Amino acid sequence: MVRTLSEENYLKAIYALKRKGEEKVSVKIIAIYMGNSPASVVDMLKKLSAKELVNYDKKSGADLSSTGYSAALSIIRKHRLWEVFLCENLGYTWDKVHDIAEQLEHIKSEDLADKLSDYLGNPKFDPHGDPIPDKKGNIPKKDKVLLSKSQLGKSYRVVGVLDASTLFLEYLQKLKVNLGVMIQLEELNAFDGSMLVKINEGESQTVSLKFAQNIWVSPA
Amino acid sequence: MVRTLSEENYLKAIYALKRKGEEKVSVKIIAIYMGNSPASVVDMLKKLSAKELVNYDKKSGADLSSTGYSAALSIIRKHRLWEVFLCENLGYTWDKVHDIAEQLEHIKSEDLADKLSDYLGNPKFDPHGDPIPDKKGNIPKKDKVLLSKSQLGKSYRVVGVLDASTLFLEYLQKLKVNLGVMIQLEELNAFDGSMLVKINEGESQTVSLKFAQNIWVSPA
DNA sequence: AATAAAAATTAGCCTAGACTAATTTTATTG
DNA sequence: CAATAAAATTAGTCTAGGCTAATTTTTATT
Repeated sequence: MVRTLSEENYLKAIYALKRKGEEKVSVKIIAIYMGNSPASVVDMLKKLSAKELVNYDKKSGADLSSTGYSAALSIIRKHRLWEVFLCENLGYTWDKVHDIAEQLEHIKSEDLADKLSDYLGNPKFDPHGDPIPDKKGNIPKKDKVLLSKSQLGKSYRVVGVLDASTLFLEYLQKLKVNLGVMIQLEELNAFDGSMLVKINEGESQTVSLKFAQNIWVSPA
Repeated sequence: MVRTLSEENYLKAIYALKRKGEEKVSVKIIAIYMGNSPASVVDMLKKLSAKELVNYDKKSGADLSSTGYSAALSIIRKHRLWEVFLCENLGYTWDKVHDIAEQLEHIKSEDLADKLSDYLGNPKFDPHGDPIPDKKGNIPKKDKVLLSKSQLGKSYRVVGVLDASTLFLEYLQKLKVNLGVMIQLEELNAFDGSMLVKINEGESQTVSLKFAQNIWVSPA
C-alpha cells in the first residue's frame, strides 16, 4: 500500500506520543506535537482509519493498528540506520543528522534498509542511543539509565540523550560530551540538585539536575 | 529557494531533453517525456519562469536559466553519487539502482552530497558510465564510443549504456555484460548490421546492431 | 443538573499539481 | 492565401493536505 509523506509523519507522531507515555493520544495532542491545526488532524485520522493504519475514537484517542505499527517501526528503523550512516561513515556529528535523516527515512525500499543495515554491521543503536528495530520489528533493549539516576562514583558511558534539541546537543558539544564518552558522578548537591561530574578523565565539571536528567548512560 | 519535488523533476526533464539534442524543448515534448498533459506542462513552465529557473517562449521553447541549470546539475550529481553508493557499497546491480536513486536525488542538502562524494572517493562516473558533475558543476568528459562505432578487433571496456530501460539492462545481465567487462568486436555482418563480439574472454556471441548502438565502451 | 470550558468536528476556503475539454494561436500546405 | 492541422493555452475540475471560523459534543465545575 502506498503511503504519502504526510501519512508517514502522522504514523511516526502517534508512535512517538504513545511511547512517550501519553495515556491518550488525542487530536489536540497530535496537533500540538506536529504543529498542525486540530482540523487537519481530524481529517488525517479519518484517512488513516479508512486505510486501517490507525484505530481512533474520541473516547480512547488514536492508536496504531498492527499494520500501522509495522509501518511506523519501518520508518523509525530507516531514520536510525541513516543516522548511523551519516555519523559513522560520512563524519557528521550527532547533533547535525536529524534533519537529513528526517528526509531519508521516507525513501521507499525495504530492501534498501536491509542492505544499509548489513553494510553498517546491523547496528542496534543509533548515535543518540536509541534502539534500531530489526527488519522483523524487534527492538533491542539497553540497560541504560539517566545520568541523574546513576550511582555515585561508578563509571558510565554516554549512550544517548533524552532531549535531542539542537540547543542541548550544541551544549554537549561544548562540554565535549560525545557518544561513548566516559562519565562519572562525583558529588551531589542536595540544595539544587546540581552535581559534579568527571568527563573522560578530564577535569570535573558542575552540571545542573536538568542536564543530568537528559543524558542516558550505560554502566561501563 | 525552496524547490518542490515536481519542480525539480521538470528541471531534470528540460536538462535531459536539451542534452539529448532536442533543437527546441517544446511543451509537447516535455509532456511526452514526463507522461504529463500539455496543460500541466504549461502551468509548470509558468511557475518555473516566475521563479526564474526557466526561460520560456513558445517560439524557442523552454531553456534552463543559469540558476535552473545549476539546480538541475545538482540533482543529477546527487542521483549519480547515490547510484555509485548503491552499487559499490550496498551491492546493488546497476540495473536496480535507478528507482531508488530517483528518490534519493531529492534529499535537500548540498553538504550531504559533498560528504557523500568524498566518502565515495569523488567518483567521476556513475555505474552507467554517465559523468558526475563536481560541486562546482564541472562535468568530466570521457573518451567513450558506442560499441557499434568501436574498432574491429580492438579491446574495450564497458562503461555504460545509452538505453537504461529495465528490459535492456536485464538482457545485459543475462549476457553477463556488466560495467567494467571487457568486450571486443570480432566480425561485422554487412547484411543486417549484427556483429560477433567476445565478452570477457568467454565465447563469442552474436548481437544485433541495436544492441551495439546502446552500449558505451572505452578503449582499454 | 445547569453552565462553562475544553475538545472534537464540520463547513468552507486555499494552494500545488495533476487532469480533460474547449479555444486560440501558429504552422503547413494545397 | 485560405484551410487545415498541430501546438499552446485557458477554463474548469479533482485530490491531497493544509487552514480558520463556527458548531457540536464532552467533560468539569459550581
